[in-house]
Amino acid sequence: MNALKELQNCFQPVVAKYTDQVEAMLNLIRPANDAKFGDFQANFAMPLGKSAGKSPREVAEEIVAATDLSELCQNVEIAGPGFINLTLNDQWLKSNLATAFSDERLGVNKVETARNYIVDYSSPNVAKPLHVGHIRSTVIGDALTRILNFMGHHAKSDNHIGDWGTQFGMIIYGYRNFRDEAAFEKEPITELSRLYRMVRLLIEFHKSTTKLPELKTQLDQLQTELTKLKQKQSVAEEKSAVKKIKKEISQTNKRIADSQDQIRSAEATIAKASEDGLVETADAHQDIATAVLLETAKLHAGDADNQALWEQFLPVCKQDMQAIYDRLDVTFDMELGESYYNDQLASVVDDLEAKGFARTSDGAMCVFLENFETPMIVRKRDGAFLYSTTDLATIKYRMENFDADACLYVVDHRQHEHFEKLFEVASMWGYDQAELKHVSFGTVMGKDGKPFQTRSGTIVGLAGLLDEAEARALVIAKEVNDSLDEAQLKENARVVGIGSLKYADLSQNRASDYTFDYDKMLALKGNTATYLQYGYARVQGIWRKVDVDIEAVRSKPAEFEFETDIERALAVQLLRFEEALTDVLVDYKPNLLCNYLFDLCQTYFTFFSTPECNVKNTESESLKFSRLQLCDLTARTLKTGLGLLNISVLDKM
RNA sequence: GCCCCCAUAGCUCAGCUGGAUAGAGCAAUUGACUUCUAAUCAAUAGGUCGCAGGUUCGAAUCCUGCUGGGGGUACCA
Repeated sequence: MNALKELQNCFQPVVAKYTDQVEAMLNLIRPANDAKFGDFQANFAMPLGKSAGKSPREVAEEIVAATDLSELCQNVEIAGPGFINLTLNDQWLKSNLATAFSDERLGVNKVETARNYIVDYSSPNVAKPLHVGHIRSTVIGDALTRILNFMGHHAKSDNHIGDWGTQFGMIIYGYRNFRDEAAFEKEPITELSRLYRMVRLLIEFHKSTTKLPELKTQLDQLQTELTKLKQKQSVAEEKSAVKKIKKEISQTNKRIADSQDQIRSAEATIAKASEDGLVETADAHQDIATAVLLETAKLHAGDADNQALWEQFLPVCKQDMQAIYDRLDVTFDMELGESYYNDQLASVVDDLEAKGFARTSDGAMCVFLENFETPMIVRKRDGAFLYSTTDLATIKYRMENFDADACLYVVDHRQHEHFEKLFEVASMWGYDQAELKHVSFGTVMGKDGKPFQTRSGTIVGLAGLLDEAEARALVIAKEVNDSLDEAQLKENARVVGIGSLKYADLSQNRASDYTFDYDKMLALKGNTATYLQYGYARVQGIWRKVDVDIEAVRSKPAEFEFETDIERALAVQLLRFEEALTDVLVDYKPNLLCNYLFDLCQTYFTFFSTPECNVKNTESESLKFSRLQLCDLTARTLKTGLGLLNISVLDKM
């Protein structure tokens, strides 16, 4: 059910008489931005008036007169400069509500033309610990896949994991040199991640010790430069010169701050190494960075020993990741990591070269693109392949094996340029039929306004975050509820905690950068998953109190009555579910579904807390029945909507 | 240097394919639990939509310039 679509259909033939840009005009029918204007407003009379050389009000009147809206609308008004305000017919609302009520899909139609989608999300590097940034990709990709499938598309999720990179060189090196056999036997995950962190720290330590003097000299130079600039500023007279110097000073100040940051971070690394008692180890492993690269290269070249270790370690590392996915209840249709494409990379490069797209430059195999300064490198000077090579192989694989109409890459927006290049090369290469889309999302920032990942020091681990979410929810669950036993409280806390975490990511426009705030992410009031879950639970409370069998109500033919405006408002909102889902897929923005559900729930709570609408106290049997149906349809819409976001509901909270 | 993104209430953010008086949540203030669950509701207060121009009947939204912040920029992913 989609009232908007039906309105568009009604207006279509009439509007077509005025313009050939019918589509654009019909898009000017929108939900009314104020309830006093009705349910929808059509804004096309103003532009049409202009092109027809008539007054917009005149055009509006002509169009309204020529359009048969009698079934759909009970009130059509022309207001202001030529807005057409539309109020849906109550009978029409009631009959569509009845259809939605008796439908498992709540009246949501499937799309007319289904497409094959591959949704590429999460994509962590195994062995590196997951961090908060990974939740964002995971949760958005998961929701989009669910929504696509619900709307009738064929979407498959693929976790393109980084299982072939330098981190394995690190682990292999660590395993060979520093392993604690007993610890590995007992808890391989913990030991491998210790080895990873240790090798990484050692490499960083060496880098820091060599770079630190350079950095300090650089800082000195910058400070001298700053002093000079300040002197220049004090004697400068001409306006433009003063402005220029001012700008230079601000840039120098920025560079100084950058430089100081780097020094601090280098010093922190050195301090951490000595704290961990690793300074002597570092001395004994001077060439660890090159050694790690060597181990990686050997692995890629098919060295039997390293291959065997990789095969031994990979499942262990994946298990660590899997634990997080299990808690988030996220699954993938495919998990084809980088290693899966390893043996196809050489042929990708050969093919690009043979077709004349790629050529050698500076020793590396490159594809030069018209709109980009730098080429896309598909093979390094040392012969190794890159991320881009794997991505190209992946596109080829997906097109050939899944007949994909669209691939969505749910990845951090800092990789924007990489994807622009990738898509262009893919199109050049012959894969130009499918929509390749970078569903980018903003960086996770720390409270200091700097990107979260680059911050040295404490990175909030994902497991810890999930624990904290559940712990906070448990505290509140215990305060609020005394009728549930310990096990139920814990289960509630789990559902509420994980839900709030997911919703925090989903409810925000994905394009915006994201300031990580523990309290905000784990908030349990306001526009949160908890609010929606609570709305659902309160409907269930009604069923327990009114002593009416839910199945009996559901099996009777639905009949609705609108005794108050608020019931009608709730009805209109309920019938907008399909619109919301359609909107999500226009630009793959799950926050639009969150907005919808929040609005719906708010409308429901208003209904719920209006004494005249109290279901239990409703005397008229038919009105009570109607209200019970409204409650049930609200609950089912919330449950379905949250389900599409992969957030569960609870009967009691 | 070049390219991309962002700037909206004290805070965190919606709204951006141009539409009527710019919205939520948090925080603040007030009121509502003998009531279908107060993880809620009702209300008050809070704004030069970074600045300056332009296009338009109409601009937070589109264009130009400026300021401020972030990101990317040849062999990391």
